[in-house]
Amino acid sequence: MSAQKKSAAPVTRLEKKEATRQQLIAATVEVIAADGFADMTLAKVSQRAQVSRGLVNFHFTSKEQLLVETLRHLTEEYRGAWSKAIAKPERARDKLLALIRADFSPKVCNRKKIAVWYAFWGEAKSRPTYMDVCAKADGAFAEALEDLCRRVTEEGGYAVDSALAARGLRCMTDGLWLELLMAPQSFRRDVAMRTCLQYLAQLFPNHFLGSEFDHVTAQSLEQEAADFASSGERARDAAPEAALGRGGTLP
Amino acid sequence: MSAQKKSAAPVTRLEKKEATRQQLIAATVEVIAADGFADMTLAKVSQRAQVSRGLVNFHFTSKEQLLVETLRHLTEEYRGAWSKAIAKPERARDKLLALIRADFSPKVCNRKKIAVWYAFWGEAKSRPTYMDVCAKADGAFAEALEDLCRRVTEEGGYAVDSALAARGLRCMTDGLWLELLMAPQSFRRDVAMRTCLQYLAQLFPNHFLGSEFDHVTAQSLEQEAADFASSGERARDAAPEAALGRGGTLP
DNA sequence: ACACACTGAACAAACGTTCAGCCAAAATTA
DNA sequence: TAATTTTGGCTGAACGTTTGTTCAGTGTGT
Repeated sequence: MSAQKKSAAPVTRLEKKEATRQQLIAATVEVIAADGFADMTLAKVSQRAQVSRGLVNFHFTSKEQLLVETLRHLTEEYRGAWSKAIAKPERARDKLLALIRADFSPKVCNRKKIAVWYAFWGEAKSRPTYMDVCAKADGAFAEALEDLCRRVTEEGGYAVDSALAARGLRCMTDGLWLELLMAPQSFRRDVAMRTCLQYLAQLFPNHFLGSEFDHVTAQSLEQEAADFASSGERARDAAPEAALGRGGTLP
Repeated sequence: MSAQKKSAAPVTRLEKKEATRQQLIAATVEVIAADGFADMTLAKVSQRAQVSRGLVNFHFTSKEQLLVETLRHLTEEYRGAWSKAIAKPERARDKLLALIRADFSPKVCNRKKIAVWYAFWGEAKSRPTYMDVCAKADGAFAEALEDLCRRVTEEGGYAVDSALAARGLRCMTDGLWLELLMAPQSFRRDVAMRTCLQYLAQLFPNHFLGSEFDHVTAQSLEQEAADFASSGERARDAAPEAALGRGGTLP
């Protein structure tokens, strides 16, 4: 039941090394989420990772490098989540739906991680490296989203600017993340998705009209909201895609 | 022609005191935008404000207090911008348009200020004071926006959830700010507004259908994009609402 | 016996904060 | 008005703490 060590304990020396490296990155995420970017300290990181002080400079040459690697880890995790999600469905419509569902899945979309994302974004202007890492990830995501929107547009023969639609959807999810960070008590994951879905339904009525997420009971969502508000710690990193609707029922 | 001192030089001692106080806050904004939240230092602030080192602790009791006051300044500036904008027009539709225009006006929407916003948002989770300040400001904005959406919905008899629509629009503007921060070269102010307008047109076709911002020449926008990309310094804090369309032409 | 992930004390640099002193503006007195 | 005292915004050196980084040493897996 120990969720800490993934896939059995490390045996060989190289595996152990990689494991502590990941531990340091995880600790960095937690420290930033808990104390903010400004108060993030190598002492705190090493303490939380339960390693000695100087180890960070052994695995990463500097504090800055640790931060860059942490950001890279975040972007790769995010990319992995959405690219895996859109791989399964066949129709563009379902891919789009899966993309949104992935965007708000507990693994990538929880207060702890979102706080860290925003911390990095806040620093990005002054640190070009951060911008580069983010730009590459965002670019891939934007491209995938735009492609899907274009396909749906062509399918349905809609008179919409698919690039503009994709941009709108992308911005909406980002904004929803912010709301999720700043007003966790008045926020529920399903409302976020419904907001996106409403947008899609307006753009592509024949593909998305109809209530997709309505079968989720109000009670279960209240519970989820409570979980979310008190998140940060322990999160629910496991159980990535339960509780929420799986497919659609419309064309 | 000296744009530094607003409305004549300060004479009385109290005026001078308030002037340097504002100077410190302005310097704080610039330092955070230039160096990030983590590298923001009282030494840098005092240097940029051209005052002595210990003066910050005289005007503000601590560094933390200076940051809180800076955030408060930002929120009040923002609130002032949109509340002033929606005061003039009479019809709800025009108020909504003015709100969006204010949201992307150069005074509040430039890379320097946006970077600072995101820096504070990134720290908000770990500092409850920031959250409180933001929550109050965001609440007022959300309320105003929701009210306008409700009025338009009733006017036109649209079958939309006005609360959901307001939330969607709010999130979209926030997301557009992020894009503006992270991809300034591929971004133009008019595209941001057009993205919002497209959303509104889909929700309230009778009120917003038709191209509002099309009379702005592509050339002037290219210029604006160039200005924007190289922003941060000097910005164009003055000239709040020029260059972009003033009113609408549809019902 | 070697390699190497790891420890923890030590270091210089930089940080936020304090405070005694300074000087011009305001208040008071002549 | 002129002279004098008081006020208060402001200076800058100093202090103690914390920071990232280094490195000689340790012990275990190979």
